[in-house]
Amino acid sequence: MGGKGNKMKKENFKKVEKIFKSAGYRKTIARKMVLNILSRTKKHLSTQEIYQKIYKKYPSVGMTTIYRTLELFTRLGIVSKYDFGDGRSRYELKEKQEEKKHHHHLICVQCNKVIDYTDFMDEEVKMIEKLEKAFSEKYKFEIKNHQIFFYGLCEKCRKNIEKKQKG
Amino acid sequence: MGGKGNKMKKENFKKVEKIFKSAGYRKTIARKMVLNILSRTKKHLSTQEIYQKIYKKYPSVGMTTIYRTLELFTRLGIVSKYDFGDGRSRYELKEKQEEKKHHHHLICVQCNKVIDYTDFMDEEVKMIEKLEKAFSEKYKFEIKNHQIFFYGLCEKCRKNIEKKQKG
DNA sequence: CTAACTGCAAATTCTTTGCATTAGT
DNA sequence: ACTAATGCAAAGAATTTGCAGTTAG
Repeated sequence: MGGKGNKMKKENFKKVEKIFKSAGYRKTIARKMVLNILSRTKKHLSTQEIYQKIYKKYPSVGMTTIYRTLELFTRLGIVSKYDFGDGRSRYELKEKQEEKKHHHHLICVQCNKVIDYTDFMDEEVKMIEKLEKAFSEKYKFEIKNHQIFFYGLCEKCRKNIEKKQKG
Repeated sequence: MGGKGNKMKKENFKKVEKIFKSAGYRKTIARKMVLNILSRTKKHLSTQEIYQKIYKKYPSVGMTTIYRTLELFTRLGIVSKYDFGDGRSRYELKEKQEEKKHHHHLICVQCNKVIDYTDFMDEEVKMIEKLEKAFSEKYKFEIKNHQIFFYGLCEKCRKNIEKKQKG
């Protein structure tokens, strides 16, 4: 309850409430919980992970509801859906994604660990902006968002492999 | 049979044969077909798509074999496995990926169309190289490969949406 | 009240696995 | 011949759907 200093902004909670009210969506426990959980983490959570966190407090909430809630939130633009290639979707509050602005990941091809990289260099930002402009002109493509994935070996896995090769 | 000018290089076919021989893998119809199909396309093919193409010539080759072949090729570093978030894996010859060097995609969030972008700017290459170096130092992460995904709306979908909003 | 929401179980879709049979080398 | 490779059917895992019961507004 203490807050890690990265909860969702109040104004954004209000925005969500507004969307809900105007479209006739109801504020339910499951939806509030999903919102809260996503708002308290920096990670990209899978449906399972969200389910398990909710289960601790409200064991009656089912997997299906989580799926449906996340689908709704994605459709309403409240969360972003990701696929890191490990067979399950992951979700993050769009607000956080936008705060980061640049959304980059280091993905270990061995253990699937994802390092979320949020620092960025000025140069890089400018570069990306330039690219986006060039793309939208060349391909008539309206860019909303981007992600950069770096695939490789994390320290642990690299060392493991080195060990094996020597042994 | 005329060739679209982008078949796999002969030297690389030989490389594959070498890998096969030295490790005791057998050269089978399914494997040859998968290699050929991937070598003749610029696209990232799904297991289904590859299966269907093979089916025309060799209807006896089953889905399972395609999966196993692609798994083997991925393990041997002959193909790269992708996940664009549409629920199925896609594959591309690593050779092609490396030729492109920078592997970028424009993905339409509406219709899932993927535009594969191969041109690139010098500046961008330098930027990415710089980033990779910074990452590997900061996160002790050995980077093998990267992808940039731009998410947005393709021309068609953008126009559709505009139409709907007016109507 | 009453329509939105939910849980459950069944259905779908992609992918993997066990096992008897087939086929490269 | 020897064993890798395959096809089939069944198993698994993530996600979706149909439907009757529940609940927020």
